[in-house]
Order: sequence, then C-alpha cells, then structure tokens
Amino acid sequence: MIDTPTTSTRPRSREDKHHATSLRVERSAVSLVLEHGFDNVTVDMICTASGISQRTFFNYFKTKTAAIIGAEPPTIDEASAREFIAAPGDDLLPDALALMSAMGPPDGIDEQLFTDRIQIFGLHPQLLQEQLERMSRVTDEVAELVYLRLARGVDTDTETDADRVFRHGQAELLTHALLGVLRFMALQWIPCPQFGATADTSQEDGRERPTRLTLAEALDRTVTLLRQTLSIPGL
Amino acid sequence: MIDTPTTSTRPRSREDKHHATSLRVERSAVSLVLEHGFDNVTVDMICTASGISQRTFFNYFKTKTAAIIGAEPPTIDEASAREFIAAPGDDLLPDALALMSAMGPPDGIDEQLFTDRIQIFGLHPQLLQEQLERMSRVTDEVAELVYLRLARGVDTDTETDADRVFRHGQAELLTHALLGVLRFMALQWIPCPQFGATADTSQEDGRERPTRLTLAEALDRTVTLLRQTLSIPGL
DNA sequence: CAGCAAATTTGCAGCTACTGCAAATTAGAG
DNA sequence: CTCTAATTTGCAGTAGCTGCAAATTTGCTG
Repeated sequence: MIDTPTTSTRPRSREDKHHATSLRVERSAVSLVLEHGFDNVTVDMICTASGISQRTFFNYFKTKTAAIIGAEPPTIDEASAREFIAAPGDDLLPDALALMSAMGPPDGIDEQLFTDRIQIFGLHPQLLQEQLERMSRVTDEVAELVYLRLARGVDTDTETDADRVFRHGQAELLTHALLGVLRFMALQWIPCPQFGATADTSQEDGRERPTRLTLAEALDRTVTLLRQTLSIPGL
Repeated sequence: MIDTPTTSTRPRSREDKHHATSLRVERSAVSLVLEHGFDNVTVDMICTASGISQRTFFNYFKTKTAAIIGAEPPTIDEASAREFIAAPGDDLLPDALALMSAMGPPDGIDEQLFTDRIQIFGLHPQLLQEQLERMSRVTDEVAELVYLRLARGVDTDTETDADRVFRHGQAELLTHALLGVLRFMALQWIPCPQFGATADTSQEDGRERPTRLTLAEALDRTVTLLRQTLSIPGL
C-alpha cells in the first residue's frame, strides 16, 4: 500500500519470485489435470506438487480453475491495438477477428504450458467455455477499438453527437457478433467433443507444432467462410 | 426406471407434486436472492423457506444457481422452429434473432417469477452470464434450423455434398454470430452494471410490464441496428 | 552484519456447496 | 389394508474457498 519508492530502481527479486512460483504452480496444475482429469485433481494435490501450502495457493489464484487456465486473463496487446486502428486495408471483420485471436498469455510465452492448455481445453469443454468467457471480458476494449476504426474517413468535426452514439452502437454490436465468430473459430480449432483419451503424461512430445499452425489455419478458414457468408443475398 | 404402464391414463399427482415443489423452491430462492443478494443466500435458507431438506434440494436441482435461474434450461419452441424454417420473408437474421429471443421458461409462464429473475440478472451479472451460457447450449439446434432455412430455394437434388457441408458451415457461423448479437441485445435490455439497489422485497409491485415491453423493443432496436451495420461498405 | 519493518507464507478453524448411502417416510396399486 | 416402489431425509464426508493471527522471509538501513 505504501508507495514503492525503489520501484523503478530494483523491483527484482520479490516480483520475480512471485512470478516464478505462479508459473510453477500453473505447470503443476496443468500436468496433473492432463494426467488425472479436472475432477480428479484437488487443490491439495496441486499444492504438494508445487511445494506451497493450500492457503498460499489461494493467495496466488482466486480459484482452482484459475491456476489451470492461467492466473491473468487474456489481454489485447497494446501494439496490436494500435496496428488494428491504423491498419491499411478495408477488412474490418478479418482484422478484428485476428486481433481477438491474438489474445494470448500476457506473460512470457511458455510453449509447453500453452499447448498443454490447448489440450486441456479439448478434454474439458467447461474450461474452454470459461476461457472464452474470460476473453469476452475485453468486449468494451475491443468495441472501443472497432469504434475508432469505424471513425476512419469520417470527418469528426462535422459529425453530430447522434452520429457518434450510433457508430458506438454499431461498434458494440459488431464486437459481440465477432465474439460469437471467435467462439465458432475456437470450437472449430479445438477438437472439443468427447474424446476417449485419458492418462497420458505427454511431457516431451515432439509434435506440438500443428496446434499453432492450425490456429492460423482456423482463422483463415473462418475469415473465408465469413466473407462467403456475408455475401448471401437474403442475409 | 420401470416403464410407466399407466402413464397416459393418470400420470397426475406424482409428477404434479414434483413440479409444484420445484416451483415453490424456485420462488423461495428468487425471493431470497432479491432480498439478500446471491452471496448472502445459502442453500439452507432456501430449504427452510420452502420446507424441504437440503438433501432433497439437491435431488431437485444440480446447483444452487439452477434453483435461482430455473431448473430446466431455455429451449426452442417446436412450433416457433417450424415457423422459422417456413417463414415467408427474406429476413433471415431478424427471424433467427427473434427465434432465440423467444427462448423462455419451458414450464408454464409464471409472470412474477419471470420478472423477478430479470431483476436478478440485472443485479448479478454472473447469473446473467450463466443464463446466456445456457442459451448458447442450443447452438446446434439453432444451427440446424438456420441450415434448413438456408436451403430454401436450393435444389437439394442437384446439390453436391460439398455444397451441403459448406452451407452447414455457414449456418454454424451465422448462429454463433447471432448468439453474440443476442448477448448484445440482452445486455442492452437488462440494466446490468453496478446498481446501488439492495433489500427491497418487491413482492406486490404493480409495474412489471415495462420489462416485457422492453424485450420487444430491444429486439426491434437490435434488428434495426444490425441492418444498418450490415450495410456498412467496408464491413 | 545486526536489526527492524513490511510483505509473504502458513496453519487452523470454519463456512458452504455438493455427494453417497442407507434408513425412514410416503404414495399408488391390488 | 398391504405391499412395493419411489421419494424424502439424515448423516457423514469431500472439496473449494476465506478470515485471522502467528510464523517466516525479504529488503532495507544503520
């Protein structure tokens, strides 16, 4: 609470340690869930596996689920946001979809953790739902960006307040619709339905690449389908 | 488990009683939540208020939340579905949106219960989210309907399998997008954000009408906005 | 390095949602 | 009325999660 006087000088160790522990716990959680399934993993198991007390666990994560899908929710990258607003083309929808797809782990990119989570999402639809849910929390932020982009080529001086309100509504509606499309894409991307696979400690698997590639593919396919769908006459 | 031989003759009392109890519990739950807020209502409170044991409560409802937002999830009305497929006009999106908006309580329409729940949704965004979540469970069903409607005016004989698959994809994508729009509409409709209102046992209030009306209004506005948005050139 | 203050971790006690099981109660059929 | 099957209930237990205060660690300062 007291303002951090030495923040900019050396905010090291303390923060770093926290981050490290956090990561360690998340890894343990993910491993355990992959091995035993969500329901068969207790918080205690995660704690002993990662060497912290249960109480500390709940100091780090609000819920058991949070430890599995990641402590901090996905965020829009600052740079991507800027890029999106000023993007050259006229492809609003594809660009927005790409922007949202890019919402990844805010921390350093831990490849293993990332792919493991993808796998978990495939095995536990409830967790995928939760993650998508968390993604839609940035609705307002995305809507603001869409709003700004919609404003391109509009003379903001001669514009009435009504125009602005209207465009704001458009932006929000578009964003919600796009979130729906994002869900569609995610469901296409991740092999969700009941899979018989269980108990497979795939720690050093050599083939996590396809998932990543498929993300781009899924995005591409979705955009294509979206375009073809928008051209339906009756709509 | 044993097949009910006298089902058609007199399936009365037993089933009826169950339904009655269910309704009574839901009413208690809703009242209590309106009075004390979600977090301050325990399952025990609901039980004593409705005169059943806790164990019985969980025989009726899977979760505490289920008792509050309703035991059975919203469903697509059979008649509405048929109507939707064969609807005269060319307004696919508006019709589909109307179809989804019509997802109401499957049981008899208890006006008071209904409006109380709307109020609860406004006070507890989490519960609204859950309800919207439950609505999106009918995705597949709606997508099938959209698929069928998209098939209108198509010669299904000369159509290739690829065409069908393609149209199926379109239907699914459209449905997901529309679910997003439905969310948008719901959020517009329900005064969601932090409201200071607490502790108000509005049992005999004379003004539950506006809510209902606003649903139609919200639908109308959303459809209008949707149309105006779809006509954006760059889209 | 000693020593101090603040932050972090931990143990513990407790609450609440939820489940399995077996006994008790109730309802419907003959 | 009686028997059988369904429903309800009590009880004991599991697991997620929280508040609180003690114990420990951390980082700084003299």
